[in-house]
Amino acid sequence: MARRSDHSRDEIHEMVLLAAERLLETEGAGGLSTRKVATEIGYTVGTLYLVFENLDDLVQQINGRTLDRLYDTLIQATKDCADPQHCIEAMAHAYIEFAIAHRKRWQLVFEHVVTGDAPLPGDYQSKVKRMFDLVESQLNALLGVKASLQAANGARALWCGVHGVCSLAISQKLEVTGVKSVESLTDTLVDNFLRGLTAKRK
Amino acid sequence: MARRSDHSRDEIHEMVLLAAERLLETEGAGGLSTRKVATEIGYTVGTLYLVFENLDDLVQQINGRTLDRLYDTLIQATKDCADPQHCIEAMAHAYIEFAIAHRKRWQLVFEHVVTGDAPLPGDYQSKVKRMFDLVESQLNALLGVKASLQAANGARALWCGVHGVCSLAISQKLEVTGVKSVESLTDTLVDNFLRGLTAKRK
DNA sequence: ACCTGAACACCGTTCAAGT
DNA sequence: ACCTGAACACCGTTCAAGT
Repeated sequence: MARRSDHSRDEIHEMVLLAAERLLETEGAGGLSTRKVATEIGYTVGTLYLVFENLDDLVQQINGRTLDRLYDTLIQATKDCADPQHCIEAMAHAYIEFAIAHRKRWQLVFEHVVTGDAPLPGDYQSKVKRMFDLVESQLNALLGVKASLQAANGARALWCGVHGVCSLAISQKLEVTGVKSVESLTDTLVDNFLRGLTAKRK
Repeated sequence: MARRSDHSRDEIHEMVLLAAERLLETEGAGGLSTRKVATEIGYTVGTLYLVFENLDDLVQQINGRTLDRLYDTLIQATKDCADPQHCIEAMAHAYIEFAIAHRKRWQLVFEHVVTGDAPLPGDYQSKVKRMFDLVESQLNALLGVKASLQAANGARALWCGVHGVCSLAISQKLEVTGVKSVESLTDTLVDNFLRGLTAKRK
């Protein structure tokens, strides 16, 4: 059945990504394999290697898409809020909601082990940076223009914190510690941090 | 070569754990396999299943040991500090130092996917809780006895935050965002959070 | 040129059989 | 009783061979 040319290279590329994402959603990261994906799209394993470098490359591209979706979600969250403080709270909640709704996709992004030799691709890096910039611009609005350096560091520290809440909530290591709700925990972190940050300026 | 009885069950148990930890340290989580561990200790794969339920069980026990070490490190960090604020800062730095020094071990604890059917074993849960309690008692000292509920939530929120800094630092997704140093980032998070928390009480 | 499918070197897990 | 080792059902990756 060689030389089929039923699909273009780009079509196969997209078919693989869609099938892989479906597999990820249903079976989790452990169930994601080149052989299953190949079967799912009706091609042989070898074909995947014409379109992707290897499984790592495929995972990286799925993660790129996940970061795009996450970014869109955060943008949406800032649309319905008045002041910077509420915008940041809304983004934090949106971040955690997204992670819970797309648990396995989100886990794949952050569980993915970076192999020492090859750094993350450039567009992947910019996708991460873009997210931090979103928080930074809100902090800038909150603190005023003169404190831009503080906003830059603050945005990173705060967003790392939100990520930590999210990370422990998803890994189910939080329930044990008697947390009432992830939402209130997030608010505790964000509100106290912001109060501390604004108090500093006086 | 059957029926050797060179080692007791407990001895084999410990040999497996040590060999697995060595493999983890050198090759990372990906290089950890039952077959390699078996070869390393001079037994066949089947023998591992006399002592461990499966690979997941083995990983869980390694993680339990890692949490023990982490706890000891945090306890040590509180020995050389005067007031609660400095104790918390010291613990946060110790947490991150530990994660960087034992990168692969630490990653295995938090990347390990919890399979939905079986919850974490009880002693594993208590190991996690113990850590949060350590932070909580410092916050209690800082806030006074009347604010114990605030301390409980605050400890969880703050430690999730520290965990987030650690998590993103280890996964090398932070360097991209222009953070000067992980230490100063941690201080930014902890100091602003604590300032916000104490300001609230006035 | 496009795709196959067999091969290679790995996995986790089980369990009849050997001593 | 203790341990083996072969078997089963999986992996990722490569590449000569077929159309």
